[in-house]
Amino acid sequence: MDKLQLLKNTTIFSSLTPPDLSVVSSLFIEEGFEKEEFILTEGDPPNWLCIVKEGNIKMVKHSPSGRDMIMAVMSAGDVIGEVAVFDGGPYPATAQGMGNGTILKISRRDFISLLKKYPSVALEIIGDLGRKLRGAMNVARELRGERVEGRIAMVLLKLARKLGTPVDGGVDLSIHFTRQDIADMVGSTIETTIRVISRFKKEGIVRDSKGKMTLDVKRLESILKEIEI
Amino acid sequence: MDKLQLLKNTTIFSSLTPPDLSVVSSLFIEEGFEKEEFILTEGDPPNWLCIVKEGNIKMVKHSPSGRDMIMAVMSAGDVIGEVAVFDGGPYPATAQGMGNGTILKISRRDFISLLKKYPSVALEIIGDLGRKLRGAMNVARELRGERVEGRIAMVLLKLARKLGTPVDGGVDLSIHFTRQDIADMVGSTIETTIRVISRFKKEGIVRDSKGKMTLDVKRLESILKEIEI
DNA sequence: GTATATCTATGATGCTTATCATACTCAACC
DNA sequence: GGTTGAGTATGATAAGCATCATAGATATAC
Repeated sequence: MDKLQLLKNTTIFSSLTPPDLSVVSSLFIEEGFEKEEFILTEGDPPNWLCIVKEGNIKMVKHSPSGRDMIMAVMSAGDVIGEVAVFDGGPYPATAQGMGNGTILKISRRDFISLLKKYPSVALEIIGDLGRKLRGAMNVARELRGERVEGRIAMVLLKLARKLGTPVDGGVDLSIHFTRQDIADMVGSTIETTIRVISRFKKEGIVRDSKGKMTLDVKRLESILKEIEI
Repeated sequence: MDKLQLLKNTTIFSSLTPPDLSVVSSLFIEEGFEKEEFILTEGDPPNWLCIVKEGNIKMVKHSPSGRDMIMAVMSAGDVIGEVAVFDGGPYPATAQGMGNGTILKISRRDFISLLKKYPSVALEIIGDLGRKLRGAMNVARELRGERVEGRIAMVLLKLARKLGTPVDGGVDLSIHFTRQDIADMVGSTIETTIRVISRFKKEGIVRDSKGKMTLDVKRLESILKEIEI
C-alpha cells in the first residue's frame, strides 16, 4: 500500500479529489519507527503532524510521580499531533511505537497552508478532534467510576473492538500488550493488573499463549453489566 | 451587555467582521437557566449549541455506579455542545447550571450552515476543541497520578486561575462550590474531600466564610511541588 | 547451553480512601 | 421561633489497592 492509498482512507482527507490528494501526498514524508521509539514527545514544539501507516502507537501522558497513563492506541489511518500543530502549543502527549511500523509526517508549515487551501479538511479535523475528546472524557469517567476489575474488562473490550480479529472461542488481539501496558491504560499497577488478569484466565474469560490474548467478549460484557446494576 | 457584544468576545467568532457578526447574532436565542437546571443532557440528540453569557455551568459525566464526574466548569464566552452538534452523535456530557445565568443558543441546522458560510469559524473551533482535549487529558492523568490531597490542591488552583479575583491574603473564588462539587471534580467522595479541605483550613491554606472560599495560591502550589519530587 | 533481561506470578503488609453512622451548623421558610 | 433541609464535620471500620519482596517463566543474546 502506498502513501496515496493510505491518505485516501484517512478520515481527514476523505473529502479530497484524487488530484488534490496527490498534491497533499507529495507533502508527506514516510518514516519508520521501532518498538518503544518516541515518535512525538510530550512538551516538544509541534513541528510535525503524523498519520499512522503501519503498526500501532500508544499515546502516553507522563505524570510527575512517574506513573504513565496510556490515553489511546492508534493504528493505521489515525492522526497524531494535530492539537499541538494547530494551536502551536507543545504536544500534549508522547507517541510511542508498540512495535515496528511506519508513519507519514507533514511539517506544521505545510499542514497549515494545506488547511487554508482545502477548507473541507478543517471540517474533518473537527470531527476527528470531537471523537478524541469523547474518548478522553470516557477515560476520565472510567478512572473515576469503577474499580480495577471493571476498568480492565472495559479496556480489554475496547481493544477487542478496535484491534481484534474474531476466532472461534472469542476475539484475538492482534498486538501484544504487556500487563504494564494494560495497567497504564486503566490507571493501576502491574501487580494488581496481573492478579486481575490471572483471575480472568482461571475463569476462562481470557486465554493467552505466547503473548497473543484471546478474549471472551460476551463474558467481559457481562462483568460490566453486573457492575452497572 | 448584549448578544452582539458577547459573541464578539467569544473565541470562535473572533475572526468575523461586525456585519457578519450581526448576521450570526440574529441566529442566536437568549435563554435563562437556574441553579441545577439541565441545559444539555448527556445522551440527548444534539439540537443546540450553546454559549455561556452569564453565570457558570458545570459539565458533568454520569457513571453507571452513580458517581458523577465534573469534567469542566464553563463561564462567559465558553462554548458548549459543539462536539455533538458537529458529528451528530449524542451529547457526551450533561451541562448543569451552578446558579442563575443565561446562555445564547443556536440550532444545529443554523450552526452547520453558518460554518459553511464562514470557514474561519471552523478554524477557531479546532482551537477550541484542542484546548478542551488538552483539558480532558489532564483530568485523566491527574486522576491517575496523585492522591486526593494533591488532586484537590490542583483543582483549587485551576479554579483560582479561571474564576478567582485577587484579594489581600489570597484569591477569592467568585462562585460557591460545595464539597460535593469538588469531590466530583477530583474523583473522590464528599467525606474525604471535607477532611482534606478541613485540614487545609486548619493550616490556613484555605479560608471560607459563608460559602466564599479564599485560597492561598502560593501554598497550594508548594503542596504540588512537594508531590512532584 | 548458559547468561541476561523482561515479563508474569504470588505472598505479606499497610496506607489511602470508601463506606457507614451520627452529629453539628446555618439558612430558608411557614 | 421552631422546623426542615442542605451542607459540613468527624469517628469507626474495613475494602481495595499499592508497595515491597521474591521467585518462576519465557525470550534474547552471547
